[in-house]
Amino acid sequence: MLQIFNTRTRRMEPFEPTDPKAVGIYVCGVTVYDDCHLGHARMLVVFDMVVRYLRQAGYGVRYVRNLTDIDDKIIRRAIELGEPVDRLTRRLIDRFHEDQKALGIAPPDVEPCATEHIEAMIRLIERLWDRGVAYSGGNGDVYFRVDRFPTYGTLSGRRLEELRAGSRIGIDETKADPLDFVLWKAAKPNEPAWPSPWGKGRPGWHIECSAMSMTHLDLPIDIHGGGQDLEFPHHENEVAQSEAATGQPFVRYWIHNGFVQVGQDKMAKSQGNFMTIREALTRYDRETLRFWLLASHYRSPVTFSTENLAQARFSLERLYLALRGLGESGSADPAALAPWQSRFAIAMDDDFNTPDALAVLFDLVREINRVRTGDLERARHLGQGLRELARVFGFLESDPEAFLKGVGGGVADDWIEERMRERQQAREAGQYAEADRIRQQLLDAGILVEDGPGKQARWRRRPSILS
RNA sequence: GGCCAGGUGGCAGAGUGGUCAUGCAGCGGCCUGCAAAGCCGUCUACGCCGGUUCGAUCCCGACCCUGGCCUCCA
Repeated sequence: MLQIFNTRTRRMEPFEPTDPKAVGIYVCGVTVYDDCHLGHARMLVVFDMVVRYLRQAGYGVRYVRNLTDIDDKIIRRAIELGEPVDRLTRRLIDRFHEDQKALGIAPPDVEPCATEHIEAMIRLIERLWDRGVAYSGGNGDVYFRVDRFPTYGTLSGRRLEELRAGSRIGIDETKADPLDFVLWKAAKPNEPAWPSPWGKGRPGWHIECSAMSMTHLDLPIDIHGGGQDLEFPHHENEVAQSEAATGQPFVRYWIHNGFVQVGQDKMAKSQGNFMTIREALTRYDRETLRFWLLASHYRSPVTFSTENLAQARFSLERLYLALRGLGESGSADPAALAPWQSRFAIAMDDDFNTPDALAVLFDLVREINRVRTGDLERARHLGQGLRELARVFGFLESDPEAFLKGVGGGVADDWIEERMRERQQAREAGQYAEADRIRQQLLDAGILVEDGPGKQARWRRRPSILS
């Protein structure tokens, strides 16, 4: 039985979707004003894992993840670049899709854009207006009246008085309450704008997710997710708007992933300590990145450092080394795999405990290595089982030999093969000093030589990512 | 200042009221022409102070420290 830590209750709860054959999951995607960085990658990988696991566990899943393609930062960026907003966003969405693919993220079932749901947002705001929870500020903006929603603050565990006590919210003359938030922004000159009952303008940030999630999923939505930084105010406001407008519960399980940190700090655009996904992919293969991100529990912080990425790579190599030589053919023998399958499921059912599930994979590796000399068939079956279990994480999808040899980087394969032949000849002639010299020569070039049983010798690249 | 999360061995990172996490690194052994890989064994832990308990890293309380949110943010 899957247990999920629900942010709203801050407790573990058994996952009981409204309809197991149609689990709705909505995740707040990215705002396309620049290339995505590793913080976004974590959100993508974590929810990719969640969706894969739900599906593997037998649920039918409808995965919706939005794109925010209109907001202040986008407009600012467009002005900076002297590029029309729609061209900028289209370009960045394309790049985002490239990143997604490069990371091996399965695309969501629906990927709604804010600008294609303006009508739904306006209708939602109208309902709020009719219920007296929306009002017009003097400047043409429309606000949500926070004190008309009694349970405001429940999701993030805050109370209005506490929030008001904080002095960081600027006083805005046009708002009835400093905590009221924008539903509709009046257009300024030269900004993208849509007609509405309150004049030309554009939606506030929070309303778009309410409108898009309700358009594509039934209420209450089973799972709504996003980064921890969206907990407040974004998700809090989504709840307020949605429930005030519909009178129904909005979301049953809230899931928030932790941050990517650099040293002690959160990786963030504004901090300037970020690395884009595409830059990371020039330095690390995608499975290493995924391993790194999934080696910590999704709610814990994960630190970006060359050491941690190197560890991820080495750990992954151990998995691939076990798979090497087992071949691709054959399917897993369910009976043989059962003990590990079972432990794996227990770990994943415990709020997607990926580190614990990974430990099961490594225990399985030990078993494969133990039996492979005596019972190759069993090793094959277990190897196939290892691949199947790892599918939830999106790794072990490469050919082991190809993964271990690595791509490019340093010396060319032809040169290596030539050295290997020379060394082989030396070995066969009993010239071990020469063979060792060549081995060292290769090692200096970052190539590790491994003599197998008989004459077979193999090589692989030691990743230089420690440096 | 308010609210939330967390402090585990050399590093990363799970977990549990009283035998093992797991990976990398280290050490010993087996294997190997030598290595590598692998297998077997093994060392380094649970921020601090009290309390509950036969027994606490795990429960309770205080304290110290770190991070996050409270403004755009995955």
